[in-house]
Amino acid sequence: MATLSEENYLKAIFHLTTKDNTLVSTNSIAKKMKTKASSATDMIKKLSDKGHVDYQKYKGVNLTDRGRLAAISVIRKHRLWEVFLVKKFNFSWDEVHEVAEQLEHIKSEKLINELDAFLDFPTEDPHGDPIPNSEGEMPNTKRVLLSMVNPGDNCICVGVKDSSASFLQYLDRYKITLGTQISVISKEPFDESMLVIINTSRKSISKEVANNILIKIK
Amino acid sequence: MATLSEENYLKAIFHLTTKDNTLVSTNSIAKKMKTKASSATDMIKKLSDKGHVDYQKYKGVNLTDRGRLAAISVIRKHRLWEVFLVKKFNFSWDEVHEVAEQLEHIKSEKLINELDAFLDFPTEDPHGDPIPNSEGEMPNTKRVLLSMVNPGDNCICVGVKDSSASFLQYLDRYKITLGTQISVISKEPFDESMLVIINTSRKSISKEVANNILIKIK
DNA sequence: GTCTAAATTTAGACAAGACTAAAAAAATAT
DNA sequence: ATATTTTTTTAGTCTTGTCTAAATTTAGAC
Repeated sequence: MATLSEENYLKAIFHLTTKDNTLVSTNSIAKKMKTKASSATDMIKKLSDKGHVDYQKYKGVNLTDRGRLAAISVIRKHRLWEVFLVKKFNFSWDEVHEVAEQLEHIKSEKLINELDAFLDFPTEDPHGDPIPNSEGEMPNTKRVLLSMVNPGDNCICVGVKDSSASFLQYLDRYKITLGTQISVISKEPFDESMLVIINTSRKSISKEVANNILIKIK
Repeated sequence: MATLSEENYLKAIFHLTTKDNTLVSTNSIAKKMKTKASSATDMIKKLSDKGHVDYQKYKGVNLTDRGRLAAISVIRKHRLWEVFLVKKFNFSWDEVHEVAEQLEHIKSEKLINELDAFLDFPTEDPHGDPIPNSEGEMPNTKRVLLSMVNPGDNCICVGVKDSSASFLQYLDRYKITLGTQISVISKEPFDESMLVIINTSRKSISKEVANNILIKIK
């Protein structure tokens, strides 16, 4: 059984793992965990001893199957709790993260299965990120950035790339939330800003914003 | 802000405090926390430094107002989560405790207030223990042991004294739960067992059992 | 009242997880 | 190919919470 700290490291390593499976560096782990490289090395050794990562000195780490499973289990719990907080307890997008960081470490098979059922087996969290099922499999969703969309297309917001408080608050002010319809009218060639319709009102959206909103095209 | 371990000690001290406010001994704390007396002494010093307890060497401790507030806050969270698990997630009496022990340490004002509202501001947990309100005040309930009741009285089960798994499972088999009506027909002078009516069926209950069921007299 | 037993505290050690400073390896530049 | 910089690891220290063993205080027995 992994300690709280080990779980957080596993989660960090999972998030730092790219599709091409290159080794994750000690420094990148330290940065993500907001600790020093020496602390990361210490923990990497511990995780390696427990069979959660494959470790090559001076090269970096990769999750083992065991480690990946453990990481995904924590991520599943985190995202289910986020759905719960937003849907049942009226938490806003930018309030959920801190509490979910705590709840993700609660250990109870039954609790997480009941939670999953209580929420009708959601496949995405409030930020649009996929929720792994109880086998550890990610649902495949084909999401696209709003900035990729052509004028005339009709989209639904399904998530964000940047989930900083300032961005989420911006979205609140613009009344953009999960499920919001966004129709793209035109794209300005000069600055790549977009003219869109949100809830019947016409608005302009900068390239930076369009680059951080995930949508599905209808 | 108290650490997880400090919160558990504060809770233990609270439960060991009697109405007459005699000092709580180091040994009793160690026993409740399942640690050694020396460990308890260490923690008592820490709690004393932080102003959570008044400590007299070799005599024992008492919670300060600050410490009592902190303990009650943890107990409130524990009991609200227990109600949640039983009412919403189909946990049985004997399954809730372990999970609630973890959930009680989650830190979020908003979470606990939303939870309270979600459950319609309950005043008792599934074991019949009172739930302090957000000001830290216990609702006053005048509960009595079933063994104290006179033949002819009509009672409602409102809790248990012993909340071991084996006792709770016994109650499940006897179909005694929160709110169950129990009418006392007679009391056997020899072994203090009781003849009672539960759900229209006549049953005999031993002294030991009657000594662990909390009731209100109608 | 003194002597023994029980309870409590102190001293010193350990594991987990973090840190700083220094050493070693790898990557980069010339 | 060597010198410099960056990354990573090691060594040693710190804090939290625990432990054992020894010392001290309190309580009980006579």
